[in-house]
Amino acid sequence: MTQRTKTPRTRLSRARVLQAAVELADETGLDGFSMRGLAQELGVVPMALYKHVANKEELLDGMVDIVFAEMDSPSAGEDWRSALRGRAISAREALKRHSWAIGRMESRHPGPANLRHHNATMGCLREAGFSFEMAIHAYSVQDAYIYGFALQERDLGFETPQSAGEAAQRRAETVGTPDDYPYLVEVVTRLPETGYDPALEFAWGLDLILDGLEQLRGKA
Amino acid sequence: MTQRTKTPRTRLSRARVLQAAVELADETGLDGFSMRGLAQELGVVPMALYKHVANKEELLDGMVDIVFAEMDSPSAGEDWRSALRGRAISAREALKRHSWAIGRMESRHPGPANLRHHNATMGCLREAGFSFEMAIHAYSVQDAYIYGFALQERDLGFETPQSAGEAAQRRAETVGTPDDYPYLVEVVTRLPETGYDPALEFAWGLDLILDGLEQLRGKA
DNA sequence: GAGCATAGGTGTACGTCGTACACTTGTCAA
DNA sequence: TTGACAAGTGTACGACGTACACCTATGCTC
Repeated sequence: MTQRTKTPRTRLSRARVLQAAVELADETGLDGFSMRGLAQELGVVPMALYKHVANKEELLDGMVDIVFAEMDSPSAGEDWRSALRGRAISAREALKRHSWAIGRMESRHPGPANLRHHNATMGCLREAGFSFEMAIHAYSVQDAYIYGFALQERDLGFETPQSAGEAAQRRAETVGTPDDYPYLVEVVTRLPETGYDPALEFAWGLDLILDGLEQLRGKA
Repeated sequence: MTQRTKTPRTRLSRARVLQAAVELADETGLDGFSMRGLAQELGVVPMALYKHVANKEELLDGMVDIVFAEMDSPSAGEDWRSALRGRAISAREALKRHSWAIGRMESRHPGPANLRHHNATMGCLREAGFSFEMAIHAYSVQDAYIYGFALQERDLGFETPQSAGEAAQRRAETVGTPDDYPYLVEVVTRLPETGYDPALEFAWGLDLILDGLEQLRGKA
């Protein structure tokens, strides 16, 4: 009788903890995300989590690897340019879904999905004929661009074409004396009417970079 | 007699608080940076700070504007390419000095130095003959690259050529089964011998982007 | 089935954080 | 000299991460 009415309550596991953590962080953002909140979400006392993760830092590392797992990796035999283009676009999308991950993707403790992803991407470059040095350069620009774009998108608050205008407008109000910042005023007034789309903006810069890389393929 | 021996103790001011905050954050990193620690550094009780800043968030906004003030802005009349190149390089250096600022540069409450910097940079592009749409694109790629590079540099722990090798080595140990990640193994083994220099790496990608932009200047 | 080791979950407690609120003290204008 | 306002203080609260000792359910061995 002591346990008849008890809900069976599926047991915790590292995977369940990580999954719930990602969902919770998606909803609350990194600031609102706490061990205590996660425990509550799982119907468990906070300390129960520590049977499955070492501490919050390690939990975040595990969550980040889930984000890596959601990104497409280049697969062997694919055309290098479209492979890299696809992985960059899916990386941005994953970072948009999980914006709490943005400053934490390259921690000191990479998980298996991270390693697989980087290995596949590096492999794509090498197989495409980039020299080792060139492949390092190419990787560096691309990842910097991807992470940086995601960061800007999050911080500037671009979501839809309209909200891009709103974000610009919000900044405008801070400006105070418009005469001091004529070029910003232009941005604020003209951006809304151009129908700014972050996905297109991302692709534009990405193609610029890929064009540049194409010309260097096979060189020293 | 009550105050004879008392050290005069220069009074607090918003500027002094911000300055000390930047220095402390440089030393301790963002995690170790607390209102209480800052108060102690200034020889004052924690709540005294709140007479000069609204709260921690607003304090950080003010600190970020100091970082913006340390970046070179393009000045009128300068050749657009070298102006942009210079500001990008000085931006990276500032972010390297103040790596706690990296995820926080574009907050919802830009300060005056931020506005000046963005206005000057946008102005440089427009005066150079980039169309409005093109200038937006150009700005977006560049800033994404700058912020993203700074982020990678911080998280991957590249400091000197040697430590780049060490960072790679550290990752190598996590790999476990090297056969699964042949291309990462190549990175880990060959990177140390190539004498990786982050400043050069940054410039390489920057020039790739600027080359791309040059070809689009004056177009639609 | 009985007994028991071990993994999973609990409860309490500590130190740290940001900051609200009520107060004392210092400074300067009149 | 005074008295108002700005600057600095002290105490306190609720949230956080997590150490540690404790219970309890699970599943293996006989």
